[in-house]
Amino acid sequence: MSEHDSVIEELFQEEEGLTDKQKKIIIAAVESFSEKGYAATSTSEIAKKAGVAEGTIFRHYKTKKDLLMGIVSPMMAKLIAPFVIKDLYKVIDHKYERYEDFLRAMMENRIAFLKNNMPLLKILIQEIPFHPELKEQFKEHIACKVFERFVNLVEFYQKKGQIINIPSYSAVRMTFTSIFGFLITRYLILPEAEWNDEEEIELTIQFIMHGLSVKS
Amino acid sequence: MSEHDSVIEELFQEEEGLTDKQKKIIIAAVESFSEKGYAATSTSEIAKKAGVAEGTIFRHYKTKKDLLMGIVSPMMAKLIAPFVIKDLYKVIDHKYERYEDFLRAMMENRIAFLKNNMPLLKILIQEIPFHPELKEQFKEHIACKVFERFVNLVEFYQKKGQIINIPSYSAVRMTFTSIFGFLITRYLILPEAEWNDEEEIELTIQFIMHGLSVKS
Amino acid sequence: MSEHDSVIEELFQEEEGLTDKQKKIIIAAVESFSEKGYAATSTSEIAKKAGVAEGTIFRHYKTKKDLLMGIVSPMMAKLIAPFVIKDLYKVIDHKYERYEDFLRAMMENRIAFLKNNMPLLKILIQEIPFHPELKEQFKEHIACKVFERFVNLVEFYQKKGQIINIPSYSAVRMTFTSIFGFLITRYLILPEAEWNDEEEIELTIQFIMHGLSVKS
Amino acid sequence: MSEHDSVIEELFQEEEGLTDKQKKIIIAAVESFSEKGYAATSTSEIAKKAGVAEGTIFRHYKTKKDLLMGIVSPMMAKLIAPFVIKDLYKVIDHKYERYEDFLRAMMENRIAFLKNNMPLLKILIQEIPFHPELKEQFKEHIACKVFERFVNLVEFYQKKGQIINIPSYSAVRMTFTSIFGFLITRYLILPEAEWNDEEEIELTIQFIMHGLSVKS
DNA sequence: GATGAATGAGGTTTCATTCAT
DNA sequence: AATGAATGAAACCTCATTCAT
Repeated sequence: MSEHDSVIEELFQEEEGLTDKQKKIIIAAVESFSEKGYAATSTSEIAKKAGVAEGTIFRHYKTKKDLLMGIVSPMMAKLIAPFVIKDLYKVIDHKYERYEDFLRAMMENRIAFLKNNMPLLKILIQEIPFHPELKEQFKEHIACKVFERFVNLVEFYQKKGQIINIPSYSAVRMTFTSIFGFLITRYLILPEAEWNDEEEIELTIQFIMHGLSVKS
Repeated sequence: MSEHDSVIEELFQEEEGLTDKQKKIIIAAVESFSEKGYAATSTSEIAKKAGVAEGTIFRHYKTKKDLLMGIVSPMMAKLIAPFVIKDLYKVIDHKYERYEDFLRAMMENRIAFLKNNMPLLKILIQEIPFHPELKEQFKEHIACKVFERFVNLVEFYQKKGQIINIPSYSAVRMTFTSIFGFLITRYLILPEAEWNDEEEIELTIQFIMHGLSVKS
Repeated sequence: MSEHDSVIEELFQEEEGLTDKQKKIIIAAVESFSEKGYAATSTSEIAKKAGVAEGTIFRHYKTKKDLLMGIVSPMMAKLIAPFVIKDLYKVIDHKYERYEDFLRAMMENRIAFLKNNMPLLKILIQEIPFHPELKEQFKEHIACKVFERFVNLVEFYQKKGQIINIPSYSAVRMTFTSIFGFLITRYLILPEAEWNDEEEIELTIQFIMHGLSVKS
Repeated sequence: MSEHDSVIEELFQEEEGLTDKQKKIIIAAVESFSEKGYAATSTSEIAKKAGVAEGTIFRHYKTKKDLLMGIVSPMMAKLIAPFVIKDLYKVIDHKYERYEDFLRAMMENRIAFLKNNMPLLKILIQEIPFHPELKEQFKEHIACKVFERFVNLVEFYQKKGQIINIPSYSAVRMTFTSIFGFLITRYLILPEAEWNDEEEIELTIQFIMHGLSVKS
């Protein structure tokens, strides 16, 4: 993962057939969808912002919804990528002695990713409730694969006596909500406030760890 | 707060001028806005669902946005009501020896409220990002008044040595995200899963408390 | 059947809910569809010709195709009406000694009808090949009910020894094509030529009768 | 006239400059125009069906209408070809003692031709009413030249006492409508029914002859 | 000759809103 | 208060045609 861990840029590099105008369309769409929401954004607006004729959009995407999917699907894929690496396990076993270590590594990585893709994340969060296909994708990939892996991990650390004995999925939920709670507050609710990111991340990790760890 | 702590019902009781049709309009609008989002819901759809002529909506609400506000504003008011009771403080001082006690009482109360008003909450969450007026209302009331009070409270318990010495607003943020994280997961993301509500609430409180309390 | 045997006028009288604008839309649509064909006629054109906002069309007809159907279906119904009178048979038995008599009566009646509804007939003929629903309606009503009745009739006159012994459906086909051949030539192909209608009709009947009758 | 009396194939052989792609375009256009009508067929659809880029169509035909004309004009020419052979007369005089003989010969020939070119005929019939140029071509060639010749022929046989004394153009009209009535019923309205072609053709000729011939 | 991205005019349809009844 | 026909702007989308490659 480079520093510029941007889904859109990667999209542009990976898919070669993309014309210049097509790229502009995607950039404009992301911006508008993120600012006003999918339903409230008109294709003519996207076209104007992209400096492109309206018809051009529909040459590349059969429908407006296609455009949304073409933007959101890669996001979802990249978001969960690190969690579906097959040998995540082995790596983990040896590398991270403590849940805290794993958490910190994972968090830094995913937070960096999300920071670079805030508009996309915003679209994802906003639109999932209204598009059954997205909901399905989300459930299948995030709720199943990622969640399941986390559950296994938590159970692993529970056996090691590092995490308290509560239902593992509850522990995962609390981990997740704390992290996303931070991100959403930080970047979506109060982006204009002054934040000491490093400290907040550390505090969040500490909070999770205190909340979950066995008292010594 | 009664058991049927429904904003809509209270609205119907408090505002007397409401005709039968008007009530139907509100009910229909809440349902549609919640399911499809404000922008993707048409007034004709609402009219049909309410069994009312299209014009009738505009007799009561000048614009579609007015209708949204007429629905969302009371929600916001009721949501923050318990926090703006002027003498919240005194009450608290004497009643809740520990942050945990306060938290449990407050949580039970507000969770019951939100449970009874999920569609409204969903609308609120979904639409705030796209409507500056709502954002403003939200910031002014929630982010300022409620947040501020909580900050004071946390500082109070910090002085008593019950809560660890981290920035108070961070502590509040973690409290909030844990609670809302639970609610959103429970009612919006996975409402169809089986939940043991009481246990989960208790676990969530425990998690917050462990995360924030001074190790003994 | 009055002299002004117009499907459109009857439509206006029978269906009471029709507003003034709706009538104008129908009239404009019939004119345009008939002149340029369904596919080549735009709804904006119809609206303009009808002196109506484009949206008004879609208030009354969900789609452009609906408009076509709303025009063509009554036409089909009225066209076949006289053939589905239940006791057509009995009436016939006693009234028309000879096929020629029946033919003349029927032809005069239907030709008068079609004369008064040429634009509609033109639409019907032009659009049937391209719209499966219309094709279905046509087959079901015309090709089955009307054709079948004619076949029975022809067989009846064959038994009476008035019509030569060829397959009855062939005899019907020839009767039909002669009549429609006249109508189409007269009104659609060469409407601007001078025609002695009465003579041509009589000649056509004579032609059919000679062609089908048993030589004496 | 060969057995495979196909206008399209002849077109491909006669015009030498035709590239492979151009042929595919014509074939695709005929198919689509015939199935959906000219106005309802898009050039992109034709391109796709022909396996050709959209631009390629316009390299060969300046406009979509040009393409229609490039397809329909040769059809018209071939259709009337046998009637414009200058010495048709002489041939006839000596060859066909009776109108019936002429009719049978002509019909077999033209019916075979039309059978092999049904899609083209369908396009011709469907589009003539909507394109003034086509209407003009049709009138000039068919309605004038062919019709005129037939009129002369009929008058010739009238003088010979074989055909009854009705206006010659009426006799021609009846001949035509009977033949086309058969063809259209056979190939366009009920192509899926089972037909005994030879018998039907013979019956049609007999019908025309009975209808027109002087009773003996 | 062939391509296919790009265009922009125009197509059908939706929608919030108005207004006479 | 309620209706629902009417509106016209704007939505999404299609299409014939052009043009650089």
